[in-house]
Amino acid sequence: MAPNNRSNPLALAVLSCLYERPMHPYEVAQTLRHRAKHESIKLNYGSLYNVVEGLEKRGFIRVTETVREGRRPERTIYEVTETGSREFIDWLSALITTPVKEYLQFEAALSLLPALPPGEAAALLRERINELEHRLNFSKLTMDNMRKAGLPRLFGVENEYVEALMQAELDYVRNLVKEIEGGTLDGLEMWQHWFEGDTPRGRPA
Amino acid sequence: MAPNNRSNPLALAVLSCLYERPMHPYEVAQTLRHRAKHESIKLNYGSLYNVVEGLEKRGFIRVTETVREGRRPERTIYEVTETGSREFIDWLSALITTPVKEYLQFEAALSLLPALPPGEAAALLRERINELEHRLNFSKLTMDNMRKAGLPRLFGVENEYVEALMQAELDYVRNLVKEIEGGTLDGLEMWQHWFEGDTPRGRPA
DNA sequence: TGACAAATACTCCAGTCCGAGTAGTCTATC
DNA sequence: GATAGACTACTCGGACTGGAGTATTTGTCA
Repeated sequence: MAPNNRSNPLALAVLSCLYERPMHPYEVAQTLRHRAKHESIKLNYGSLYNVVEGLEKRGFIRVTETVREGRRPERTIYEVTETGSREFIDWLSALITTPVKEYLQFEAALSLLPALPPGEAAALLRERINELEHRLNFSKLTMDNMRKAGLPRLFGVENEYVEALMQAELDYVRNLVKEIEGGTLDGLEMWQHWFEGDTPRGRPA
Repeated sequence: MAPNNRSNPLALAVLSCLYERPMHPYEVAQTLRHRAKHESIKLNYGSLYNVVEGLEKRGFIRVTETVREGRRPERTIYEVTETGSREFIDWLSALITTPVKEYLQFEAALSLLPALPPGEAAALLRERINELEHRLNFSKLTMDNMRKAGLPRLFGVENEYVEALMQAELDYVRNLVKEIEGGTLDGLEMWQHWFEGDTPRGRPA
């Protein structure tokens, strides 16, 4: 019923809020939203209360008080414990020092790309290029606005990082399309042959 | 009990195998492993049989026969249906054309970076740089070996993509460290002040 | 030839995640 | 003063994941 390990980064975000001051879970969610952290860390209520329960069970946070105003639902206020503070710093440090393998959807798609005929694959990749260009532009505009609103770059490093990855993806896909359409991709002939003469199935790997 | 949507890419991989020829689930797993697809698509048995059940329930695959050799467990052989084939192509196409937002662990970590003192953050980032360099080198060596073994580049596009992302991350982190240590990162002074005079907590955002 | 690891082909289920739902309150508007 | 809409603060159940466990067979090495 509650996460026992470091699998869900939402728990890290919760710790980071309580590390500043005691809060009730809903306030944690508001805080994360206001700081736009929910764009870097998946946040939904089911997981939130789950994660809080797990942190309490492991002794990283504890209840300070439960207050009720009028006939609203109770608010349970939590604070971080000593071991919780250490866990927060240790976990965060580990995430920074050690890259973890992420299973990206596009990576999966690329690994199955040969199932489509080369021409079609190239066409679909072109669509992605378009999408990526739009999103990159939008992201850059958003960052500009944040800067103009006085938010220092320090608070946007996660977005800069994501932008860097998007740019790299864009470059890679552009080049891949060029290689498919230009005929310079090693293996392309074999790929084309599978789809000649109505034999779209049963190819080997 | 069974996935009903396109959330788990393992289902896509299963479809891709059955699209070639009928198999039993365990053989699907073997096939994916032999083709090293399990490095791009998370594969474990619990999910596999779950996903197969879900695909069957939704009419994308159907049982052709169940055979038993000796007193080994039964093997249930599946084939893809007509709608299953369409689902495979549609899903794969959608993954290629439309980027999906992925919640990366390092993205989460970066968004919480200001919780650490700047000097320490830089030191941790340096460690990451080291790790990334090693992994990139290792990946490149592996790719070279595959090339030498006669596998055309076409079957390594997913790895090329991941390498491109790793390289971009490496470049970004290198630059970030330089900006922290060189003092050119906007917001750095504020960041430093939080950690002067024993006030590691209670900063605003 | 006997023993022991590895492979075969799953099964099971505890833990985890998710998003719709709920029930009350506050604000604005006509 | 009635209705609508947004916000507060959570709950719940069902879907999904992951990894250990099971029972048989095959390889292999002394």
